[in-house]
Amino acid sequence: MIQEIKNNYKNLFEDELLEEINQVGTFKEVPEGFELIKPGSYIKSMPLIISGAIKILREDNDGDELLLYFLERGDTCAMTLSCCLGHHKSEIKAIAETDAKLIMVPIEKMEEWTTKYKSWRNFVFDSYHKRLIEAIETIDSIAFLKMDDRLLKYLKDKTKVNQDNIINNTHQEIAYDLHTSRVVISRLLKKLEQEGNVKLNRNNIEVIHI
Amino acid sequence: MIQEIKNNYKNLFEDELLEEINQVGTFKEVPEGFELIKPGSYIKSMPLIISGAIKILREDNDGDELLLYFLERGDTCAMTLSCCLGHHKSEIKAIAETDAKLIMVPIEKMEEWTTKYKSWRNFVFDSYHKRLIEAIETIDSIAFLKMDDRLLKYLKDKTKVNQDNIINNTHQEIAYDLHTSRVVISRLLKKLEQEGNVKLNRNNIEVIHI
DNA sequence: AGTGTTATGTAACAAATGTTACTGCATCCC
DNA sequence: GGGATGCAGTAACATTTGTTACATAACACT
Repeated sequence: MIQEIKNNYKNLFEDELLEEINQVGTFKEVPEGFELIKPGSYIKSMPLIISGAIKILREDNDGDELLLYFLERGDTCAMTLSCCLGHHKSEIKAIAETDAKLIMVPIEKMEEWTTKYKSWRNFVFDSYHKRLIEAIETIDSIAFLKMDDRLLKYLKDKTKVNQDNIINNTHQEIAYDLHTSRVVISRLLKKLEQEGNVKLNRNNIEVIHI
Repeated sequence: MIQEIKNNYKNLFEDELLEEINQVGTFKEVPEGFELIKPGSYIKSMPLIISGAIKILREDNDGDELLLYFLERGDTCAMTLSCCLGHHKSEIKAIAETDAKLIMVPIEKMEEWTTKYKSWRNFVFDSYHKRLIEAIETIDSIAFLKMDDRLLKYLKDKTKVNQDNIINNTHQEIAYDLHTSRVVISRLLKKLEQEGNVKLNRNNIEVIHI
């Protein structure tokens, strides 16, 4: 495992911390679609992402969903962090967007490292900063953009985290992420196709201008 | 100043830290409507709120606004924190919602205290956590609620931070905060009045069921 | 090939929100 | 008093988004 950690985190963490992570962390490989965190559950370990992407969703009381943001290599889940440190319940849902490799670190180590390693503190602060910015960008999208631009932004974000400008999702799946209806997505996708932004096929969408 | 600090932060910070804050911090009193942070500006000190309330807004490129959340006594601005620690530009705008008293702490001390005081670290982590939760609650409102419920929630939040169920704002001001138009707010307020939730007067709105 | 299932396309309509325009009413200032 | 100004009420209409219903196309399985 140590090599995986070093490849991805050696410029972030000092050797001693890398060694500790190697000793207490457990390597985990999850397939696309795997549910990593359920809303309302307590969390016993936090993930460091080695490869792949995780999507973080918000769910309301009626079970309606909304995509908050994606996590990628070198990221960690700020909500998990704050849940661990503050001993709160999870407020979000996490699903593997692609096959992913993670290192799970037990929460007991978190506070200890916060005191012990400056690089860990900075990593944690930086994660919070990034997630706050991303949450605010999500607010920007919902508040200031119309659905067609939100959709285009969503498609572009997807091509980025999947490193593939073919998106293998149904219109219904996209509708869930954007919290709207399938018909609306079909309608707008057709418009985007006519404008030359995407090419539509069954079960997949090709994004033209990335 | 030391007394003001102690009154508001003594259960959070150890005496030694309180003493440091007293030495390096500057006391600041601002009137309602005062602009504390402009978007795009660099920040040289962070505020600890002693009394009053601050509203945090997001502004898009066209100058359109949206209320993110309020800060109250014992709070600090997480965006300021992360701007200071990460040396980024401000992503938000901060306006005094009421007359407010603050202690401004120079940013150089922030990192130092992060290493030195456990209580400061916890305060910073906790601030991030709260703000992330509030940003996500704002997302909930925009994504899952219709404008009438958003408006009612807004009015209730306002009565809470102002500790007064009379709201002294014009419909236009409310429209800016919720990023909609004055006519929409007037229409919905009238509906809320008919439903018995508010009582409308000139320049002020009385919230009935808090 | 035949059948059932799923994904997509589309029309027609409903509801929510945004826009424009105009009115009346306080308040302020002279 | 009389005019200017800012705020609120409301109608009429446009646009965006949501909903229902149905048709067609692709695919999966036998």
